[in-house]
Amino acid sequence: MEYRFLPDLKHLATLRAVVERGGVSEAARSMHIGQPAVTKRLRALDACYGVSLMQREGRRLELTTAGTKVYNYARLVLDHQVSLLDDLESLRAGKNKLRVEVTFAIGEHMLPNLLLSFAESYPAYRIESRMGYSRRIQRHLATGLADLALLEQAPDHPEILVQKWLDDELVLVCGPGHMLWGSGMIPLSELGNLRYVLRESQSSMRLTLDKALKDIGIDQLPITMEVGSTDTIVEMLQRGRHVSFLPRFAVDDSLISNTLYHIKIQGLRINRTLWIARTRSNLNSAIAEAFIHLLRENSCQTIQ
Amino acid sequence: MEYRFLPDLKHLATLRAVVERGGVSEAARSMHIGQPAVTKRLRALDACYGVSLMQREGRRLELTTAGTKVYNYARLVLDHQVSLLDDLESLRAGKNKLRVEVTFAIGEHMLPNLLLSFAESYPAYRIESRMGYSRRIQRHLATGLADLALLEQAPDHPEILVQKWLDDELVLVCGPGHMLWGSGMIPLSELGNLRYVLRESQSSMRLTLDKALKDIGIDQLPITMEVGSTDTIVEMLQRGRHVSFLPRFAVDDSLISNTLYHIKIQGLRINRTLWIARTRSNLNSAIAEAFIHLLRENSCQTIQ
DNA sequence: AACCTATATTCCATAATGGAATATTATGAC
DNA sequence: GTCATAATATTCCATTATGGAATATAGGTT
Repeated sequence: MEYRFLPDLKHLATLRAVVERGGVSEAARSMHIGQPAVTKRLRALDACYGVSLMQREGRRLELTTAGTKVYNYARLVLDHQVSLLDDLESLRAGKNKLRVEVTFAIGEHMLPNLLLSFAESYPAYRIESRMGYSRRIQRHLATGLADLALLEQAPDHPEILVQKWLDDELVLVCGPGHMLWGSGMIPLSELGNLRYVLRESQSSMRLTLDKALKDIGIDQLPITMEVGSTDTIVEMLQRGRHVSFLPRFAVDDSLISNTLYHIKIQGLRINRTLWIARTRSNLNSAIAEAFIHLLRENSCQTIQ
Repeated sequence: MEYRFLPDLKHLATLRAVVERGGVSEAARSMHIGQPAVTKRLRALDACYGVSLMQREGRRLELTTAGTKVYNYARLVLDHQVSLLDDLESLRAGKNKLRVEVTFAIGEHMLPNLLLSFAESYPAYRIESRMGYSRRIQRHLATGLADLALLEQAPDHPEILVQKWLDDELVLVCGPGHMLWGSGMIPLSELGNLRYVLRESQSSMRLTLDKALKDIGIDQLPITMEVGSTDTIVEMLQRGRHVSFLPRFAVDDSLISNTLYHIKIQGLRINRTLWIARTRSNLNSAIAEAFIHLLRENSCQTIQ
């Protein structure tokens, strides 16, 4: 438990101010201290780390390579201090919240149970949830408007980090009134002869489906309707004569209760993964960790 | 640029010591200061954050909820301080290294070019690379024996964070002496009639292949040989009469130079994603960020 | 060279810190 | 309940650290 020469946070804050304000005098002014104090703090940091952190370039000071590393550390420490104060304030005010964004299908079928479980286990925390299309959710994550997301596709954005949550599958289903109810495995060639109700083309589900179909040479299914809710599609199937590809998690209840039938296709199986996504700023959030813990614990119950 | 009441790092270190040593007197002893100084530092932290961080439970002190948050912050700050000192020491000693572990196929076909590019762009940095099976690599990441990994499957480990790197595909290929050289699309039923040389069953590639085949009802291909190197398999195909499933990135050169032929299969296309993986401790590593930046920049050149 | 801008250093008053000594609180044994 | 022990809290004072007015040094422009 020995830390050699711990820096003073005021000194790190001063380094940051000099860098970001552009000079010693400007930093002094903005921090309401004198210029000599600024210089001394910088020199004290140099001594603390045993290396020069800034060097004179003309009249101005510029970061050395070592100085850049210490500056990055300073930012980390000071930004987290601000976050910590926010956290403590939320705790004091009795609110500790997490802004969660999920795709529509996840929002309809899985989020309610998750939120109920979470509220039971962590009554002090609060979740603000929202549904949206994947691309928009990614943007919100990257711009700090959301803290954590549940996605049906792995985001490809340098600022978003993901963990695998669940395996899932897109399955072809129909209702009791359809001629394929109770049928055996159908050939791929039969796919073009069915009437489809599908989610909108910009939904994650459709993106995955369209790609899987294209991979096996099918460019376009005969789509009767595009509907924005998997629940609505399920009801339409149960009453009509259409088929649809839907996420397994969205139809499991109906399959179990025999209100929908899973039509198996020879030569086609569309698997995918569901993801937990967030940005670096939420890696130290206790409430995010608690929610993720619950997500992982509830994996079996949610999909059985 | 206002930070209200910045804590003293010595005070945070003291809080950590009290928590981890189990008491005020033990912390004092391990830090080589007196007990009153420990108490005072804790009281100073309380004042700094305006909330009680520890409370007396019997003879002992225990963290409050607010105290837990500050303790987590203390760990973050102090651990990063230690990392920073290591970083600065490496910089001083002229070494700044990154331990990278990759799967065998990636190691054979992509790593050399990546390492060369990296060495050119960042001569001050050094990469220590190693090849292994996915599971072992994950273990090394999680235990701190590796800093960053390139994987053919998304790891499912709570401590490992991933970013998507590249899309890839497993393709069926043969050499000039095979009867299927130059053929059109073959049906799935033909797959059982070929003689295969494949990677070992524990390789990521095989795991992906075996799963994809199982999904379409094929439990077992007639495998003549299992070989531990994709380069070796490529050479055997070019001289013999076997076929193999191989990653696209491993056979692209041979396809372009017409020394291998891509046999297309009706109803089967095996896509997958390649991943960059690391743990939290490497999220602030400049060299890791530099390497990832290069990985992302080299995406097109590597797979064309 | 003269002048202006920007950082560095010196000297001194003030503020902050650590510890010896003492006080307070909590627990366990009898 | 009493007493002894363990653990933390507080007081007083000597020592150390910090900030700023004043001054010195360095760099750039005219």
